[in-house]
Amino acid sequence: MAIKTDRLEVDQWFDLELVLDGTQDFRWRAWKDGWLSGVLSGHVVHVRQAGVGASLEYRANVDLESVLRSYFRLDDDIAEVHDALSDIDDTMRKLVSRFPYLRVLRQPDPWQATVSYICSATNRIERITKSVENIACELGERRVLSGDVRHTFPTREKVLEAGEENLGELTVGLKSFPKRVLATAERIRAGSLDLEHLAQPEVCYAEARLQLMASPGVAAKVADCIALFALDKPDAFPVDTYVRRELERCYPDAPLGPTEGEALAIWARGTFGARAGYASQLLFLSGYFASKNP
DNA sequence: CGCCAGGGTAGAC
DNA sequence: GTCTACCATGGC
Repeated sequence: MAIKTDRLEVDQWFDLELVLDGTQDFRWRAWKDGWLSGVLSGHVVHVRQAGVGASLEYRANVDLESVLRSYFRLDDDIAEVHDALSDIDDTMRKLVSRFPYLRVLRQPDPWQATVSYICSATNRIERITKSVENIACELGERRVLSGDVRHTFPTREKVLEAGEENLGELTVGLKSFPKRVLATAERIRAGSLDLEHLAQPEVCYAEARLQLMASPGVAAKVADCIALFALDKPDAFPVDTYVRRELERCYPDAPLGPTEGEALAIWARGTFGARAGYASQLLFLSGYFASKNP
């Protein structure tokens, strides 16, 4: 099969390493010769970048240019995002100048994102990655690119067929993950949850969040991650342990309770507005790197 | 041994 | 609505 290789022009504020180190999508890993391997829209894709601001090289068995442009939001006016964030307050201004290369991914498969984030509860990134990859290897379809064997993420029908016991062998962490994933898959099958509909631009963040949170295993944090990274709701504001720590440090006014109430979501929207998702990612990176290199 | 990991749920007030 | 105990498990 012919391999399509191409180069995408990016703006000066694009850093592939940083974007994928933020690990919003758990399916990327290192390949050879500086290539990173991922699975996108049912295809294996290899990407690499010579340096910050350099064009993005990719190869795949099909043309993935439009998929990649959307995924990395290459067509966004990132300078405008930087300006808007910097205008919010001093904390945001500093974070933008520290992490100007950050992007919030636009993942094409909300179902994969939903399963991934359900399995993220009280778990480490390596284990979440392991769970997602196990599910793909066992239940997805095999795909090969240049000797790199990967698997697509399985449809919800495949996951439902697998059943609780099989899923229990594939996931790492809480024993309730399989139950939660299956219950959510069943809600989608029954039509109570329609991820494709929630991804439409006319569905607002608040509505998407409400619908998502009706699923077991999907509370505020998971719902916000799905909404932000896979349903194109840029005003979602995920609060994980790192973001919480940074909020306590930089925003004493933030209403942080033992559990994230509605008050926090309202506060975030008021403070960060349409850029809340970007703000959350900046705070996450700050806290995440602080814990990695103390 | 205690603490922590990109939280969520059930049950109590 | 808000707070608590509990859930699994390996690494430090």
